[in-house]
Amino acid sequence: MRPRELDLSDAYLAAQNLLGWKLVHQSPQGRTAGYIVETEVYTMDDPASHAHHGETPRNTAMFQESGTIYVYFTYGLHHGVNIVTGIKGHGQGVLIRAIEPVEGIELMKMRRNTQNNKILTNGPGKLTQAMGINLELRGTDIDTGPIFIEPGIKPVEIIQTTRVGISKAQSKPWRFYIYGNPNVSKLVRL
DNA sequence: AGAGCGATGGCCT
DNA sequence: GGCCATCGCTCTA
Repeated sequence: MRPRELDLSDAYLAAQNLLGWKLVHQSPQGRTAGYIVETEVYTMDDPASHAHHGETPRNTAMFQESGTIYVYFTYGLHHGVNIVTGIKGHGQGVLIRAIEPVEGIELMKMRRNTQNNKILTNGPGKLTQAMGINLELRGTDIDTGPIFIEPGIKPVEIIQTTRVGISKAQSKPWRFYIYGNPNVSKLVRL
């Protein structure tokens, strides 16, 4: 499901627009969902983006139509999930860095092997583990696939700041989060 | 609170 | 061969 008001035409706008929407994964083990509270922009011009050097077998999903799900695997054990933006060929997307758990919290705890709600989904690798998102879901679409978007909450205040965990273009203010939300991974401000 | 570091595997400057 | 859009544990405070 893609709500009509969800604007995925441009990564910078979408990264802000996506905050507060509910990210859902309907998996065989059950449904998990949470409000998106932290995002990052990645475009082709950006040296830190997986799309920067053009299309490869790893990143083809990023070059599909907006609403495509791009999942990557890194550090030998973690996954990250993006929602592709722009038009086919643009190679841009929004990394979902944190959510506020809303549905399927017991399933999330089991997958994360913890009882601590504070550390369930406050990071890109944590939320994909909690929601059961892996490479099999790479290339699926929010209009037809098991990962989709539903209406959520309206953010009161959005903070724009620098991204996390990159070695290039570190000064670019291409991260957004909902002010005051306890699930945000890193609270640096500019 | 924060620095340091090992784990672990897909993919390519 | 070497690099990661990370995490959790351990050590110093």
